Amino acid sequence: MLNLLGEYTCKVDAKGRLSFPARLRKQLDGVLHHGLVLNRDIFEGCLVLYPQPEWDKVNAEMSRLSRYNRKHQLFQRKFMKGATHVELDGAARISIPAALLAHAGIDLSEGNEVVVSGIGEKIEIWSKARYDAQVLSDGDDFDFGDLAEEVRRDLEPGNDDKA
Amino acid sequence: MLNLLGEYTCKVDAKGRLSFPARLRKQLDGVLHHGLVLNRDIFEGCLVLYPQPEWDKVNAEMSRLSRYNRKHQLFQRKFMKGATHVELDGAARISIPAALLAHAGIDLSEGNEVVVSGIGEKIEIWSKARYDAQVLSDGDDFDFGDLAEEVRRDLEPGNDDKA
DNA sequence: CCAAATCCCCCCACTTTCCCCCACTTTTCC
DNA sequence: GGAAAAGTGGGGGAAAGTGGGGGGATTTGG
Repeated sequence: MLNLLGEYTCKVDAKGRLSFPARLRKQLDGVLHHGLVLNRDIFEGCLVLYPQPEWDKVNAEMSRLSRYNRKHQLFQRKFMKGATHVELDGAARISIPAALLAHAGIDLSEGNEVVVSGIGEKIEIWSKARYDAQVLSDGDDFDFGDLAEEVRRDLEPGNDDKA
Repeated sequence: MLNLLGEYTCKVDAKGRLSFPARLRKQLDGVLHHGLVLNRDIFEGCLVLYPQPEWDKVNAEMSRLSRYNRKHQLFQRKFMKGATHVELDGAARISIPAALLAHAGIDLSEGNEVVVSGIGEKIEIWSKARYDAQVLSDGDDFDFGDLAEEVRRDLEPGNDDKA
């Protein structure tokens, strides 16, 4: 079971290349040669990086959608849009397509600081500004206890449908 | 079952390294070689250190969360943010990433006194200033008796949800 | 169809950070 | 009181991060 950990700040250079933190690379030792898949996050303005085997699972779930259900097709189209296979170059960097950079609010003309964060079986990529604002600082109306309580209810025995 | 005990004050050196109290190390004898996981505390401005096996349990629960549920993703992100695998160096120290030091209010330029406290199956790390202010001294409106009473109700038989 | 320009990828070199090792001080236990 | 272990601090070297340049392939326009 993949258990990616760690929060790293790095820079995206003027060509849209992101050097992949060495610690994360080591955690991906066995699967990295299969490459990675970079995609937009569904809910937030950040990017998600799946090891290829993990993406295969996502893909398998997608294939359960109905070809004849409009909403299913719409969802699939929205979800897959922009998903890109990426690999590390000789200096252990991935290059991020301009459209995905835009989605994450990463502007190449500026400081371009980026947070790369291992979350279990995937990796999230945030612009530093957004990460600080949305992830690190809890908004006034945010209560982790409440959130935990809601999630716990979903996970109660007999309620373990993963969708 | 792990049952860590003890409160120790130590220093963080100028490089962000915390030497791990020998007493605690002995209590972790069997599991230490698996490493540790260091994370921000959810509720307080301190850090939490889990033995790797303990973290694995947390991770197993996380893997039951749904990729397509916004609250699940939010919960996972808020909880995992900054979690990092750490190991002891040759001198039995862990090095704490700068971002986590900041969260705990530990400033490397000063005295850097830190409280390391074993709490059952995890270890908390506080800056000494905060520990004195928040843990040792009960605020004016704080009544430990009331708190105990509330917690007791949660622990009553048939009420054994851990969240 | 050929030529020219642009984009992309790969390689190279420099800078910086981090990790490991070593040496010294302090404390604890015998 | 002495020895051994724990705690503290610093320095050097290897590896990771960063940035720029060149060459090949593809595409576009003449």
